[in-house]
Amino acid sequence: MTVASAHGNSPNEVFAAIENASARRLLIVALDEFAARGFHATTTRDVSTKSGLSPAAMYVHYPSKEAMLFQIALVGHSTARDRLRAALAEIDQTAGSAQRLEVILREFTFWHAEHTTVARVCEYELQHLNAEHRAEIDRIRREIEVGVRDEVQRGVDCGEFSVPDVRYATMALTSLAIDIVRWYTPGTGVTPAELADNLAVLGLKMVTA
Amino acid sequence: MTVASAHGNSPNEVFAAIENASARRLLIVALDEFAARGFHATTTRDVSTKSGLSPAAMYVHYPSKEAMLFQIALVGHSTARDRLRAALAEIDQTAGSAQRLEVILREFTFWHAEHTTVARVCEYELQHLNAEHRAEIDRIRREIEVGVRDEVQRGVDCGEFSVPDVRYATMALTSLAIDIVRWYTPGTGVTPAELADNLAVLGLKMVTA
DNA sequence: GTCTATAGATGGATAGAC
DNA sequence: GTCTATCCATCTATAGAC
Repeated sequence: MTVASAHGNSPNEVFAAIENASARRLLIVALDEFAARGFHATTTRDVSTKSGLSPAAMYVHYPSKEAMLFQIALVGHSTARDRLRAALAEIDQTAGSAQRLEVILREFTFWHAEHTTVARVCEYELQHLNAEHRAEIDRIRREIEVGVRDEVQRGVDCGEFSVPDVRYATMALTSLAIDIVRWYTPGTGVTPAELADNLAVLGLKMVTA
Repeated sequence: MTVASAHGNSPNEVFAAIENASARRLLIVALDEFAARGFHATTTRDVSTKSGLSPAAMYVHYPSKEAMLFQIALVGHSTARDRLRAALAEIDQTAGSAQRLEVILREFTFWHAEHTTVARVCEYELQHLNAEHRAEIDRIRREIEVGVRDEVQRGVDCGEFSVPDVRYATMALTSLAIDIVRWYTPGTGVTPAELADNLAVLGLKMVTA
């Protein structure tokens, strides 16, 4: 199963678990606005009216604007983490470090391109969460980061990889995927699969002994 | 001359050309707030009072909040571009592609770490500029990107480098430096020089044949 | 060039009817 | 669960004195 065929099409898929139609529509509109304009520049009025509802309707489904951001961040991060885990679980257990890291890089890059708006909010808008919500998201982020770092370390230990410093190398590898959300616009020629192919090759070469 | 010794210390140095003390102080406070909270979450009242002035005083020096952002972005981008050019001009003209690209990577990475707040605003807050200002900044950004891409292309042409695609490789190289501003906090152990060393090595390895 | 005072607009959130 | 109406805080920017 290739990465490209494993996933459906963006936010509707990511937020499919939200059963109430209005709640889901509100969240998807909020997501688009947060990604395009930023959390603070987005008004609750805008989110509500673009969802076909009155300004007050939002508060039936979410207690505040920040709560919507948290919901987006929580689903986004959880989904990304789960997919990384699933991808690793699917590989032949005798696979070498290079093969395992390539799967991680490909999956992580593809996610950031395919789900650009979710990923953009997850990478850039976390500062607007309150302290508790921020801490909860940070826990998931650490899980992801540790997962990547462990693979790099394993590769270094067995001699497949060679880097000046495992921590900086891990940072560099994740940067390749994360920075996509700063410039990438879907539907303008570049496909997520193309990006994943290119960046996985480059990232792997960066750490290979 | 090493990169580290070539530069003084952050925003005061970058905005040294602004002679009026209040105007300079306002801009530096605005920079810190924009970098920490984002453009929209920053209030003009906050910028003024943290500069030791009344809310109205700002408008004597800048016509609007957006004008401050533009000033920061213009000085930031111009300075970064000029330093890249100066660094390249300083190298031995017989230097190979690897050596030239290493200087670019080192300089670009060091800039993003040493001047994190300026760089963060330059990378993340441009969406809040008006159309004309945005276009002016984008022109400078293209100059920088083309400069990096040309070096990668030259290295590929002469056989020193080998990449699946020059455009994606250029993106990846710049991402290494740019993504620093998302997580880097000065004074917490990691030095800009250390970062520049590590990322220049990793970036070079990524494209070397 | 700096101040106090305030205009004028907007936005997050709530009240209460249906 | 959705609406209309509105409160109240906040924010950008301006007016006018010193």
